[in-house]
Amino acid sequence: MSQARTLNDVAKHANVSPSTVSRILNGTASVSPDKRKSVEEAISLLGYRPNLMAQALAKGRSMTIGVVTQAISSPFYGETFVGIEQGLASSGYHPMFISGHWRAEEEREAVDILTSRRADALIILGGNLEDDYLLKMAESLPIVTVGRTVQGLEHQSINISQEDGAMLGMRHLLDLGHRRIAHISGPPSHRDAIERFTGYKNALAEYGIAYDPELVLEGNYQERAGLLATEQLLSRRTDVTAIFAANDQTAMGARLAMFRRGIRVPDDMSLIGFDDLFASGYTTPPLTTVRQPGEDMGLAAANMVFALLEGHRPKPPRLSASLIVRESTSRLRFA
Amino acid sequence: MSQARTLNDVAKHANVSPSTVSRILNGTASVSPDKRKSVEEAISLLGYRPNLMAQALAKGRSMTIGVVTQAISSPFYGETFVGIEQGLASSGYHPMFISGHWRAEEEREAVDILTSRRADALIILGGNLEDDYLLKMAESLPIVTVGRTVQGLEHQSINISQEDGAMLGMRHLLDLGHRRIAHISGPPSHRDAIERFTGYKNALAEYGIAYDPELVLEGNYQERAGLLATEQLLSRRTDVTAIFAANDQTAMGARLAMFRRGIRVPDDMSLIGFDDLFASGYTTPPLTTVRQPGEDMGLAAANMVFALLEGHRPKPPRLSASLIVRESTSRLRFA
DNA sequence: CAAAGACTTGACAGCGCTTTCAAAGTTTGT
DNA sequence: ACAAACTTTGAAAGCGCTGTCAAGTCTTTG
Repeated sequence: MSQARTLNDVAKHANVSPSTVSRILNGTASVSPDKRKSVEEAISLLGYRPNLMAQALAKGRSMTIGVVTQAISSPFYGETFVGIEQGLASSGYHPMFISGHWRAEEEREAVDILTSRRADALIILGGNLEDDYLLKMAESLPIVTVGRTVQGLEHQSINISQEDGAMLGMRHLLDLGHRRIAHISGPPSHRDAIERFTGYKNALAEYGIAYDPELVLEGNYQERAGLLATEQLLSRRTDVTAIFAANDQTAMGARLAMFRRGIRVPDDMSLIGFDDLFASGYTTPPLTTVRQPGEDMGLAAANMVFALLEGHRPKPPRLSASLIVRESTSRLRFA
Repeated sequence: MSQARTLNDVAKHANVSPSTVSRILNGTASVSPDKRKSVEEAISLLGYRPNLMAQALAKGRSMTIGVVTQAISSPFYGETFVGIEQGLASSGYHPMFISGHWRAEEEREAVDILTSRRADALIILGGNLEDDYLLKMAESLPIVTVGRTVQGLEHQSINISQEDGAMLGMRHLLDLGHRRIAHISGPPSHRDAIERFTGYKNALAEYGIAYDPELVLEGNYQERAGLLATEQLLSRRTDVTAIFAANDQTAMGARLAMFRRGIRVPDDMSLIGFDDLFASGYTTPPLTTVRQPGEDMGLAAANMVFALLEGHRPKPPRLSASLIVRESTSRLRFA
């Protein structure tokens, strides 16, 4: 293991003081052309790369943005990661992802790790961290939350209205003539899931349809739960003509349950999801869904972090859900 | 922004020297119970968290494992991320992911970033980095490659035979009676893709079937390319009875193309993928595929990193692809 | 009971880099 | 030609922590 070269090595090689090398590296002050040249030569000769740890210590900035996520492999957050990555690109800052698995305790641990590593700012993706905790945290560190709005931190939160999104999807179904619409919810502990559920109920009310608790089944945002819930639903009710799934993954599970029973989509039953995962455009049939602009949200989060870092007050962009009509929904046919 | 407390603050509060605090933190030496107690009190009172940057500088270990990946949102690598995360869990080490997007230049940049941050080891997931480069890198840093084997670094590479995997899938199709089997390849620049293609040809040869170049279309591991390639294929040949897609995403695209043309899967045509993404178990119909144990590979990579870090010579586990038969393939029916 | 260990503890010198501060060298103005 | 005003440069302190070294205490042992 060859030792990494240090700034001092470079200084010696170039016959200048360490300060000068540092100045050239950071452009902190002007330096005579000849010294600059010899320093640059020494740098490439030695293959010198500044030690970011040392820089972090000296400058008090680690150049890393901590990202508390829920699951590193989540298809939905994946898009947000891309946005964050892009937003941070060539800024010198780099993201560090730690997963919290939707457990407040693990998320707190993730925050601890990130603060130990002296992340310059935090981006919190969803999760179950208490508002108070985040609020306190925000006093000592720039924090941006994505997918949730923290009371008192509104201008550092980027979020879309899940309720509005759900209503968009429901109105689509309703306008298509569906009346017996089932809902497979997300985990009851997720505020998004609750909001989507609320949107479901609101839309029903808007169209003057009585809410029937038997039509809502609990899921957990995973495919398997969507499958199970749908099986249960189908064995209990035969009058349902459409399902509004809490997210695309749930919809995929529901789709499989229908496939198993020979129920055609959308001929026999309409299906709509939420999120618009990339894969949803390639299901059979392609899934109608409510799109959440995950990548844009990530990008916006990165930009807000920069604003915060520079002491500005960021202005969260107005992002919103949109309906993506594909082929899993169709007008109700009076059989 | 309240200043973070330092080890010195703790020392003063507890009326001991910084060394003592350090010793307690690291368990480096025994300390009298009363001092330990007062230090611990001071720590929790002040909410002290060690500064990992400072520790890194002093110890010369950053406790971070650099992971050069290709796309942070890739469904296949996602599973590997989970494995890495798990493998590293509670070891004090944390992964830092940087994406290279399959471009050698970007990957080299990723490596630079990671070495600047003094990552203690690197895990390279796939990619197009030259073997020489990796070999040179490996002289100064523990490196584990996943999804590719580097000449001279075999014991630090974890990989499965893509060729064998492809043959597994092909034999399945062949045993089902299929003879006109098309292949939609991955990007010709990926060695995995090439190996899978080779497996395709080998299997054909094994069954004494002439290789027909017209049956192989170029894809790029993305859904869209699978869709396009399949459309092209179907408009050109009507005798194909099965498609072996280079990966599940390609298979999804192919599936959609068939759906568009009213081709039933598997009744009219069999379809098989590669990777076994989580979502593949929920497609319509569920996809038969060749499973790559992504998570296990990630886990193994983490363990190999530990071995390397401790100066041991790691023994790469023997992992291999396996056939997952679901419902997208069926015996050829003589129409 | 003195000498030798065995523990516990604090001072201090780094780790590699940044950032005053002040000295030395240059340029400008009159 | 000389003071005033810059510009370029190096010395040195310090970021927060670790680890060596030596001093100080306390036990143990012949």
